[in-house]
Amino acid sequence: MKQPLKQHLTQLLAQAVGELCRRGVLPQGAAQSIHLERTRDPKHGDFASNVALVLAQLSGCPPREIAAQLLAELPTSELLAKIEIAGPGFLNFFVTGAAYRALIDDIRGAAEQYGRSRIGAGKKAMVEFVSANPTGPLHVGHGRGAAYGDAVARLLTAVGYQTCREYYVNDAGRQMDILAVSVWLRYLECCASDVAAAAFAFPANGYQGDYIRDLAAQLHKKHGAAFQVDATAFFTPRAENPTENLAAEAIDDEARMDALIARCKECLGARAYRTMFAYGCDTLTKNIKQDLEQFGVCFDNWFSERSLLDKDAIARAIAALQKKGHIYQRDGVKWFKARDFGDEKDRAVVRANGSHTYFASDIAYHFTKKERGFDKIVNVFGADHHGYAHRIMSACKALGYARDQLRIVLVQFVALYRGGKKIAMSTRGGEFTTLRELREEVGNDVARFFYVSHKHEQHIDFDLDLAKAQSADNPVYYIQYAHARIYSVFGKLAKGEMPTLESVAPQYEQLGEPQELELMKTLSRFPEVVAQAANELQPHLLAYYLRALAHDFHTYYNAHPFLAEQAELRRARLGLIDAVRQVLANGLGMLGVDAPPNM
RNA sequence: GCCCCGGUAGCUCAGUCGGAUAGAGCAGCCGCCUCCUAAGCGGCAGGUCGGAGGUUCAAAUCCUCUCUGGGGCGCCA
Repeated sequence: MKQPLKQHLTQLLAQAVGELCRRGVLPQGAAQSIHLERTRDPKHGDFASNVALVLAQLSGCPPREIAAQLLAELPTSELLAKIEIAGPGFLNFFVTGAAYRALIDDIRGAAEQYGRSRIGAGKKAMVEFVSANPTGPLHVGHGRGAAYGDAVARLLTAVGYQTCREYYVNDAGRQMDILAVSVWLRYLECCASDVAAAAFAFPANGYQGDYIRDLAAQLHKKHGAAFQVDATAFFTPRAENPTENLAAEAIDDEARMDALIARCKECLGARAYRTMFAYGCDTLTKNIKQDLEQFGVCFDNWFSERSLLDKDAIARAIAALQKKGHIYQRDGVKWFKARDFGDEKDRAVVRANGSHTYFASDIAYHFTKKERGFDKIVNVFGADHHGYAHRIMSACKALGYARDQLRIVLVQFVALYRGGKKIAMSTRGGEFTTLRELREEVGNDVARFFYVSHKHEQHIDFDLDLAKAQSADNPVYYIQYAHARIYSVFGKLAKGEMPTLESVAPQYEQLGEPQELELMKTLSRFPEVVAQAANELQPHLLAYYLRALAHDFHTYYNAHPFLAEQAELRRARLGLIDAVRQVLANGLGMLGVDAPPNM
């Protein structure tokens, strides 16, 4: 039985429906209504289909009558003990114990391949995630995106896709200029030019975090006074341009920041500014990379926004849109006809002064994604980017993406609580909890499992005190414990006088206890869960599944001894729990969580 | 003002393109280690699925309205 149970039964049902269609009992297209699902109540068998109820409406026949005709047409299968018509017209399928028992050796034979499939075989997928601006350390919100995106990538790999993890580095644009200026101002403080500090308060909309001071200190240590300027002259407004009054409180904060950036470039010269800019950007990018690697998240590609210019991608992307007639000019500005693709308004791509907008970079970026030949593209965005999702989607439609080629997933916020109080999160304000701190407090596995066990569209509240206090009760330990317990049993076996499992092939006929059947049933669901989680980009389904599997195992553990006196029974039980061990390991692996042999 | 996501047990959350009696963990109560790891197991209790209409054989699930919490709306990034 190499084919998953559910798939097999669905095919049988499809044959029966097809036959009734041919005979004209059912309308054409009835096959679309075939659904088979796992039952909740064992009285209803293992699988149930409501197909007769749905077809009753289409054909005008009473549902139980349709069910009876389908039953008559269903091909026999040695995997089925019986099929019943129940309630208003459900078809209930009862799977034989033998079918489940055969699964054990299938799993043990397939080993780490069990649960994987070839749904995406021969296709390339890209998951773009995190993509935080390199303007500071990653915080707990980014951690969620990282854990989620990585799990999605692992799931897509599991169902056969050749998967690429990509991080889009926003290393161009105003935010990075603000970073550069922030570093530079702190650097001036390091130069002990007390005048600078005295003459000028650090701007409120600059990056406030202590890490900026660290960066500045390193920069000073490395380059000495290379970037020093006469602070008094720098901050003194020049008569010919009063808006340059950098210290004035009268002008708007953002305007002041722009002036500050301009003056900084001017005073340092393009080359020195570039060096300093790159220093901040590169260092922070490196830190982010390191953080993610320590979290177990490794990207295949770090895609630089600036590289779009080198590749001439922006010009090419705009030209491509222009050629298709999706660009028009008004007031000297080039607009993309986003409204033609479902957005609420048209969007500017090139300003009157010739500079391109941020959106133009994004179009170009998605132009390259298409160019690179990905069949399935997943963008994982923070919920705060939801306004952008429409725009990107409309641009991709215009660029000729196939329907459903791009999936944009919005991951909701993580609200952090400590001592019952919400912790504010602001990178510029410098007040936030970093991913690193979280990892150090609760550990990678707890953090990853917590993140990934929530639906992405659910806001989550993370109480740090609670997480620490309850870390021993964390569900991830419950699952890992089941895995470790199995190792422990085999360890015991190796030390004892009983023959090891490998010496004789197990026969599973004796496995008939309720806990054993339940466990086998749960094991059989694994490939379905993986496929669904991958298709729907919902790793939390797998997290819940693993919890259920661990529970079935612990129940079994408490009910029956595995190292039974009777050799035949012992081998069978050990075979079963070996299959459980395999599935736990495979599943945890797909979530990026360790499966330790002992705890 | 418009758009997105939530509101399910005291708390944190699941709930299969509508399906049979709405589930789990934590917290609470009662039991279980001469036996493979008690980070475990069994049991009890806990619900007008935010509210009101509607669609139908069937609604936590779909539609409309409404209350409520979070987020977003630029030639910023």
